[in-house]
Amino acid sequence: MNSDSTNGTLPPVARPPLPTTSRGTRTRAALAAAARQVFERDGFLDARIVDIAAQAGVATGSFYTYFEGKEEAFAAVMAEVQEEMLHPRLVPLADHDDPVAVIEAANRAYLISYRRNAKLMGLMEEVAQIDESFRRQRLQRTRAFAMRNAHAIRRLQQDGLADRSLDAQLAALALGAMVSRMAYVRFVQGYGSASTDVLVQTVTRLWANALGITPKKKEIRRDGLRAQRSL
Amino acid sequence: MNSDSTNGTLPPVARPPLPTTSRGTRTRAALAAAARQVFERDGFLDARIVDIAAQAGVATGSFYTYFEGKEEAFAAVMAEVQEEMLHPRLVPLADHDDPVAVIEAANRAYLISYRRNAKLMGLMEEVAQIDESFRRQRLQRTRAFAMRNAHAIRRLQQDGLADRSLDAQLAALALGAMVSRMAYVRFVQGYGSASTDVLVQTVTRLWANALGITPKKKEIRRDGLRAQRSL
Amino acid sequence: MNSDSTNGTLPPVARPPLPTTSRGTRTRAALAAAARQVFERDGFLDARIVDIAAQAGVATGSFYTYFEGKEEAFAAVMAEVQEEMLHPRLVPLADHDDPVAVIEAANRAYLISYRRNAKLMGLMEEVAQIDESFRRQRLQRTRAFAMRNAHAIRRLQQDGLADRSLDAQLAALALGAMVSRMAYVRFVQGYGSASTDVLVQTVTRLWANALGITPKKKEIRRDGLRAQRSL
Amino acid sequence: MNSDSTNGTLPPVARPPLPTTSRGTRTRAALAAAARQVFERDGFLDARIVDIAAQAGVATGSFYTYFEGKEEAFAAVMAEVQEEMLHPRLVPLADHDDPVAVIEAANRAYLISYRRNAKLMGLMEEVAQIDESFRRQRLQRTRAFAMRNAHAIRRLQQDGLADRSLDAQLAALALGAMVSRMAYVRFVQGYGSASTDVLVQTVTRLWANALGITPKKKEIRRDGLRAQRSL
DNA sequence: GATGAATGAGGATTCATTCAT
DNA sequence: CATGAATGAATCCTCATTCAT
Repeated sequence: MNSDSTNGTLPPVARPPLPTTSRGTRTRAALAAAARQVFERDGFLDARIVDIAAQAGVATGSFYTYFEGKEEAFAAVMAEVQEEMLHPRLVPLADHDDPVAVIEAANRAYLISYRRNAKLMGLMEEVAQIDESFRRQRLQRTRAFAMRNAHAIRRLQQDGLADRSLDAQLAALALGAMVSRMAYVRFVQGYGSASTDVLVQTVTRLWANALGITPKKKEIRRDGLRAQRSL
Repeated sequence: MNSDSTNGTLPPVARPPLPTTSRGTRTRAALAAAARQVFERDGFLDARIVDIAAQAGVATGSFYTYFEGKEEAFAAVMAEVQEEMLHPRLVPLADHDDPVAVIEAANRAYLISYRRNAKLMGLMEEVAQIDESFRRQRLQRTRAFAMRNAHAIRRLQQDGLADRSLDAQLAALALGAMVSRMAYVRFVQGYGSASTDVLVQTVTRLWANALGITPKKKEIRRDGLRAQRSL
Repeated sequence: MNSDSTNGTLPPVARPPLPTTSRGTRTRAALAAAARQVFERDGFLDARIVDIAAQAGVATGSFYTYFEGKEEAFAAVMAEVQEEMLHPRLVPLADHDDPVAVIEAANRAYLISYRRNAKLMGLMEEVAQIDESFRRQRLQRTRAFAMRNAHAIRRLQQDGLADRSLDAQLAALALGAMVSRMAYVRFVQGYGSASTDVLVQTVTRLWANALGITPKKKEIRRDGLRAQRSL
Repeated sequence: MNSDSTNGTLPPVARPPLPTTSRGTRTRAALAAAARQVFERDGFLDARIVDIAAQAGVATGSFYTYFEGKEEAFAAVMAEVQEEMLHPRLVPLADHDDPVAVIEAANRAYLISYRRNAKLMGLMEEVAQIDESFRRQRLQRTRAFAMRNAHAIRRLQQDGLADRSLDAQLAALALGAMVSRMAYVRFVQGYGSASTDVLVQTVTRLWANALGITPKKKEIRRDGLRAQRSL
């Protein structure tokens, strides 16, 4: 339902074949974990292979037994994160008949995941600026999200529930951008102090309003959001 | 009316004092122009001082007569861009009585400026990922924009023209993020093929809808949203 | 018994950990030896890391595997020298009962060591002028020497063998300065043509006279001045 | 009577002809004064021509109107100092019949001058390590001093007033070294806290003792020095 | 598989000195 | 004489990647 920072297919991970022995598996896992720590601590550019290896308690050379290079290690780390973001721990079961509830559930899941992996989501932005392949990857993800959401929007429009004058594709893109950017500003940049709940409610309301969603059900939800001096 | 990529005060530019002689002024200008070209061509990280100097037709050392280093040169270039974005060539004169028209004018001005300086706006993102001081600067800009828009939104709410259940600050932040991120995705990443016009119309409609702006009441309001020197 | 150019603790040497493998040990040794040669040939300021590496037959970068920088390499070289000066090859066994003989033995040992390492002793002076940490180090050495000699002088005074009107600390400092500076002038600056023997005899006589040492009393004293592992 | 840090002929100063106009004279003086300040503040290596010029309130280029380069400016500054050290303000009139009094007067004059110009005397050491020509110059000064003192010592020996077994040249060199090095250690390195008086008395007594001077006059001066825990 | 030493390309920066105005 | 901008050589250091043990 939202945007551009974690979905899509990651590029070929782990060109060096996955380890066969159990020792190998352990070492690779140690390296991946170490990489995550070092990346989170130092950022992508400043992360050094030596440090990752040291952190993993193995020799520098061993790093290359499992990864082609820094990019690939990063890809591996991001693959984990993505896994997590694609399978939210709490699948919020929304009432499928209430579009707003669906939107809210999606936004909540997204923002919670984002917050949990904020460091790495920020890193993804950093890396995308630097590395062509990650840039492409992010673009694909953006596209995938946009298309999925565009589809949903189009359906709402056909059902007469959403503003028909909107370009579904663009609207999907824009609203996705809104949510993902808010997540970035709040959780990566640390801007403001709004709680995740308030964030979810605000973006959901904006999203619903923006699409001009007119609730099927007559009960008007006008109270989810309380005015706050948030952020 | 939108977001986070060009306002705010730039960091101390040109620590080496501005040149006094006309020759100096000329050289500095040549270096600044050269820097802009090289940055746009190579990006920030890959830009080399030698190249900038060569492009300006001066010796390497001369670069340091006018700039402390790459960062400062970049800041100088961005200051120019900012100047340009603060003074849009076409000041869209909007009907002050029509909030939507005002929003549209601001969005149009912003997107047009953004498109014109797309390369550098993208660079700003790159640099912000790398350089702490630029990051801070971007954050300040975000805040400034958000506050200005929040003010306008609050006024609309008071006048009963906008959804009162929205947190004005957060809404301002989110909508600004939406527009600036769209500009980034479209003009920097080159995503999609939407024309600027369609872009403007879409984000404006989304923005207006999101706030629940009810354009009706005939009573003339002169202040709901003021045309901003928006960038 | 003399002065200020080689004792005291050298600053933290070899921050990069000492190599574990034998290849590493070999390389480090080669670099240290090369550093010594280059320093002796070019002086500290003009010594270039590339030259040291080349001389050692390794790549430039390898230098940094073992040393933080030029200063540290120099410290390592000086540590060797110091080692050598602390363990004179010919331990001059002096008659402990004859204070003058003890002084002479110490002076001889010192001057011989100094002569053997003249180049580096001179370098130490050069570096002390340039590098704060080496300056501090030299000062500590001066202090250590002065205190040791002051102690010996005080004992002679108590035994009625030396001029009691002298401030032992100052006298120790001055006489040490005399010897070390003579060594510098003769062996580093190459002033004059006096043989080491003549030098030893002269400074010893001056030293003894200066303290007003009266060599007579037959009573055996075992401790007036102990032969020092003098440097 | 002492040593190696300020006498001798300085190398050709001010190759660019001395200024003729009064404006020129003023500028040159300003530059010389500025040079002294900057040298004292930053040391020789770290002193920058730009700074000297700025301090003098003139353009960089003007520096070269009066000096060939940094070395020459330094030489000019040192020439002033030398002037001062050669013509002590208080010429201590010593009883020429009392050798010890003569020695003491000379030492006092030297140490007082040294203390007053400590910064620059230290600089002279720094520069001598760096610049061949200053090194030669210092050597000449050492030689001149040594010869003068050797002459005096020889005379005392002939008069049966000093230890005849001493090599006059070497003794002169050594004692001079002792005094000048003490001055360096105390006033440049700031070692210890001995007053100039105590210093004078100690080195004088050491000097006299070292030469085995036997007072003509029967009155024994045994009290000039009081035992102190000095330095 | 693991080790860790060796490699070496590449760019920023300083500042004494010159010379056109 | 004064000005001050222009010059450009010259060295340090990092760190991803390889490969002999």
